This record gives sequence, structure tokens and C-alpha cells, in this order.
Amino acid sequence: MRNHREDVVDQALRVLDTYGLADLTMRRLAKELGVQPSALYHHFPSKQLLLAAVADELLARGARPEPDGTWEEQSRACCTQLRDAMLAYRDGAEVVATVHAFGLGAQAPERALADAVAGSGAAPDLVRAATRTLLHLVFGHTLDEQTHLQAGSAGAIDDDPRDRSDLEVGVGLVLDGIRARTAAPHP
Amino acid sequence: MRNHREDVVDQALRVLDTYGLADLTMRRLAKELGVQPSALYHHFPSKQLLLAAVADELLARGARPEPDGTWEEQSRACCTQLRDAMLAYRDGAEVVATVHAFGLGAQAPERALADAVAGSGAAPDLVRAATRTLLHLVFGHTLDEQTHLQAGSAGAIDDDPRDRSDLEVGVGLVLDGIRARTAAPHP
DNA sequence: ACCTGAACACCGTTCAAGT
DNA sequence: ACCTGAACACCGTTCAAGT
Repeated sequence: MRNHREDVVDQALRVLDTYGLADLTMRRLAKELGVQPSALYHHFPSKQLLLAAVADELLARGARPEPDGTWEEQSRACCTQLRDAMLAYRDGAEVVATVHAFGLGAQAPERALADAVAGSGAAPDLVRAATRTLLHLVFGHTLDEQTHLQAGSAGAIDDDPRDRSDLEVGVGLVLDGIRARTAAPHP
Repeated sequence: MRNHREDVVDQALRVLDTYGLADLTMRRLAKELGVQPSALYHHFPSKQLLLAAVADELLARGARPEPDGTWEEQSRACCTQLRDAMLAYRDGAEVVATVHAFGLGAQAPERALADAVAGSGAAPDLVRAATRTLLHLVFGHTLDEQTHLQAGSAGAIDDDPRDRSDLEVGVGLVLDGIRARTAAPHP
């Protein structure tokens, strides 16, 4: 079949979105590519690293141009973009959160968020803590949201706005906390 | 062998702590109990529900008496207790966070946290959003912390304080945000 | 109530060998 | 560079049958 690395990732994303993470197996993916399971190990040394590439590609496809505005607007935009990117694929939040937790990929959102938060002028330790807090908040809320979304996939036209607003409120709490801790250098 | 439900959960916790979540399989657990794998299905209808019972028991073992003090002290105490309970077992954070995400158990911490946060007198919607935010924050930070802790398990005497303080800072940001949004009724 | 024995339908990964 | 074929060492779950 002569697949390239990108073909494998592309097909993996298709299998993920169509059948879900539980059915994204090496054997299933191989079958979908018309290839033996062992052939996949020519492109990736393990399933974990394949999933890391899948997470990175998923995030890249959801990337939007860098937002301008205040650091708070930029931070909110980062969070929204991350949420939207993960929701765009079935089980996207689980894939991204897992890959990030194991430190194998999905690191771009943390960097973007750190840059935005740093715009507040807060001390580096506070920037790091706040960035991680926002990231975990987006991961957690979106994981919940996607689980409910997919559980009640029968009939539901669009998403329960409760989850989205809970996320926005949570982000707001953290941003306010940063502002309160950051003395304006020269008002 | 005539095991009871509690014996199964107890042994599962032992296997988890000794060999980790990846090795906590129905077959492995059955072998450890001196029983056939199919026997476990007399006690639990699925591995998922067994894991839910494991998460609940893990949390119950880490339970401490209800703290007194201000709502902020109580909230901090809830977060610390949850973190400590999950860190007390190998892969504890992953088990609890997963079970909670799927809505099969591990709901006690959210209730306790909601009660503490409600003491602020904030509006119900804010209490709900803030509670979920704190919960996701503790799950995320502790998952990271435990991953690093277990990855560098060789030689490291005690934990890197960076993670713990990041969690405390994150909780502080959220609590400050709640206070700022909650007008004192009669000062 | 609790368990056995046997089966079903799968997994991830390795490795020599092919083109 | 990319893939095959075959194997290894596993999984969760079901179900008739036993005590």
C-alpha cells in the first residue's frame, strides 16, 4: 500500500472520529489502511506515540490565527480554541488530555496559554501555576462536556450550555485571581 | 475460595498499589484471589464497575473528619484531602479521575467541595461552576504530580514541591475569584 | 451464593523475511 | 522504505454447569 506517516495519522483521525477511541486499535487501523498490523510499526514505535501524533494533528487542525487584544482576551481565546479543537473530533478531549498527561505531546496549547498569561506581567511562578490551572480546567470541563454530549447523542440538537458557561466562569475566576495578584506597574 | 465483594475490592487495591493500573486486569486479580476470572463477574457486572468500587474505597480510606473554619479553609482542606487520598495509592489519581469522568463513582469529593464552597454564600450557579473548577484543578495537578513522582521513582526521596505549590496557588486563585464575586451580605 | 471450565472475539508487539 | 506472515503473551466477557 506504500503509506506514509501522514497517511497513517490521517486514517487514525478518521477511525477515531467514526468509531471512537476504544475502536482505534492497531489492528483496526491496519485493516482500514489495507495493511498488516505489523506494518504500522514501521511508522511508529508504539501505539502511545501514534496517539501522540494523532493528538498533535488534531490540535493543529483546530489552530486559529493568534488573537490580539488584552492578555485576558488572549487567554480566554486560547482556552476556547483548545476546547473547540478537542470537541471537533469524537473522544478528542480524552486523547489530548491523556497524551498531555503522559508528556508525549499536545504541548502547544500549554505554550500558547503561557504566552498569553505572561502578558499580565505576573511573576513567573504565578504564570506557571496559573497556566497549568487553566489547562487542567479546560481539559476537565471539556472531558465532562464531551462525555455528556456523546452520551446523550440521541436527539440532542446542540450542546447543553451549562458546561460551556461553567468553563467560562471558571476561566474568569482564575483570570480575576491573576489580576488581583498582579500590581499594575504604573497606572 | 468464597470471596465476598469487599475481599475483591481489597485485593484489587492491593494489586493496584503493587503493580499499577495497567496490571490490574480481571485475570490478574482473579489469579491473586485464587479464583477463575469468570468468578469475578459474580461480584461485579464489568471491570468498569469494579474500578468504580475501587475508586470509592480508595477515597473512603483517605477520608478525614470534616474540617471546621471558614469556607475557604474548608475548601482548601477538601482539595488537600482529595489530593492526599489519590497520592496514597499507585495510579490513584488516574483511577479516581477516570471513574469520575465516566460518572460511575468517585462523587463524594465533589459533594464535599460543593458544601464547602456553598459556605461562601455565592449564587448557586457560581458555586456549581467553582466546585467543578476546583475539582478539575485537583484532578489535573495531582495526575501530573503522580506521573512525575512515579516516573522519577528511582532515588527521589520525597516529592518535588513545585507541583504541590502550583496546586495551592491555583486553588487560591479560584477562591479569591469567588470572594471577589460574592458581595458580603451584611458587613 | 459463589465458583469452574471452556470458549469467543479480540488486543499490542516482535521478528525474520520479502520487494 | 515499506510491508508480509506468523507467532507470543496476553485481554474482557459469556455461559452452561457444578456445589
